[in-house]
Amino acid sequence: MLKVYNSLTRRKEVFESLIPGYAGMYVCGPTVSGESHLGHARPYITFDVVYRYLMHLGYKVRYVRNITDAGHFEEEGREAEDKISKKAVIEKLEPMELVQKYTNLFHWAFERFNTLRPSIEPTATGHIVEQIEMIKKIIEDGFAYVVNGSVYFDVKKYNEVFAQKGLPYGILSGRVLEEMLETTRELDNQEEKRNKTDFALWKNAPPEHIMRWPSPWGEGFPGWHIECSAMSQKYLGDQFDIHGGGMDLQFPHHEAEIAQSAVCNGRILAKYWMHNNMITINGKKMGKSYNNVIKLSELFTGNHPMLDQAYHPMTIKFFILQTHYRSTLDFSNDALKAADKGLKRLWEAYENLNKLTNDSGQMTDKNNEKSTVNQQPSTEENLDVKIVKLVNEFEEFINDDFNTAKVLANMFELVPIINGIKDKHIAADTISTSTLQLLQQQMKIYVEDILGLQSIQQHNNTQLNGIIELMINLRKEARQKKDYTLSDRIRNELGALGIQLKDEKDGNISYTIG
RNA sequence: GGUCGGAUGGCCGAGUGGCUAGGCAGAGCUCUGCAAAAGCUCGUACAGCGGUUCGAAUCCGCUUUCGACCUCCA
Repeated sequence: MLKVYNSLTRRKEVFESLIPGYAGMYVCGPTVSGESHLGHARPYITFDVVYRYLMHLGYKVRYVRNITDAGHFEEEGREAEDKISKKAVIEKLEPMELVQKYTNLFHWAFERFNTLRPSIEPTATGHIVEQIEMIKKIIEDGFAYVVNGSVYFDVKKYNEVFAQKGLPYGILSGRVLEEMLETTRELDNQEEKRNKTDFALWKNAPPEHIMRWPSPWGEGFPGWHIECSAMSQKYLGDQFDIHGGGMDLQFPHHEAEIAQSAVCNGRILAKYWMHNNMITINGKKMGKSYNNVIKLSELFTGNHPMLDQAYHPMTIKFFILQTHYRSTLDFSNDALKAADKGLKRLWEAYENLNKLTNDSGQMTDKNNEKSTVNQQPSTEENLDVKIVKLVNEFEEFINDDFNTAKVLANMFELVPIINGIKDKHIAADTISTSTLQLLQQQMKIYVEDILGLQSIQQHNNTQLNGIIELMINLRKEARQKKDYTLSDRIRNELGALGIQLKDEKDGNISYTIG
């Protein structure tokens, strides 16, 4: 039974989809006015696991994640310019050219993370009509007003009406409107608003704005929150199951979405609200405003002053999955290096486990092997029971609000067992065939299908692999002749190239690249 | 200032009223021609001060401290 922490109720709740068998999920996607950084990796990896797990549970899932390609106006106005058009001028690019570039980079990065593409990836600019229609409806119902070609949402009026319907403004973030109205903080460019809590649905475009669309209120562009209301409504309906995004979006973005959609649909747009926590760096949130971001491409190449080395996308993904999504996660080189080593060890054990499948004769053939030789005295009477317990807990843990950290911890507890069987520290007949099958089957499901992990190595170069095999054979021959000078030279020089040879117990030699 | 959330061993991080989280690093050992890898063993941590309790890192209060949101932000 899947339980998710619902930000709306601040409790873990049993997940029950609105329509049995189907699940709708909307996740706030990237603003493609710049390159994605490490902080962005968190929500898309987190919700990728949610998506994968819902599918694993048999739901037919529609996963919608928008691309924000229209510049969101800085409502409070100090830098009152459309972000995207501003950057385009600097870089002398067409706005849509810029948008395309960063969209491509986004897709490139998240393919390397092995995240699945959403079912629909709608763009804000592709849904101007829907947004205008929604704004019209909100005006008609009396919850928005027009000033100088701009449209503002009347938060105070909304709250008066909808608080009685159980949807007060602040329902998600726990804010009390009266308190917010009392705040004496003064900001510029607010004179058009009736109250400082009001937010823009549509902004009149000054002449220098490149991105602009005609509307009933003049030429302009949509406000920051309306696209998500419009697009989620279009593709997921008046109400859907999960709305996800970073914690920093809870207020005001999600709060505004709720209000807009409530006016149009009469109810809260999503049943479960899931928010991932932030990635921090030196204890501070990684974010644009702090000027402390590390871009994903910089992480992949190691090309950043704060990085000791390059980190593989899978390492970063593993790093993220080792922490519960609602906890902050602090970036450091040491932490990423630890993740890198841990992942490699886990993956090697996983491959060892899969090999146990291939020559399963070894496992079933209990009688002809003297399994007493090398083994440790088995303090673990029922290794079988232990394995079954660890494996069965995968489901228990992922069901507990997607606790990938605990799933991985259990996998690490299985690693010594798997390696022990492979190296024959543990007799093969200590565990039953059915347990081995369960282990193999569930590991595959969780490692690959649900967590979406992949090998960190590229095995695709057959020429290189052929050459290495050749060197391995030469080394084997040298060792047989006890020509250790030559055998060590082969191993050392390959090692210097990043190809590590390991002499296995059975006389074979395995290797890892990188 | 308001609202909310943290403070866990050298580092990263789970977590629960009593039972070893896990990873990385470190120490010792086994295996090995030597390495590496692997396996075994080990560090007994929960910010501080009170309180509740037979028992609290886990519940309550206070203190210290860090952070998030209130402005674009994943």
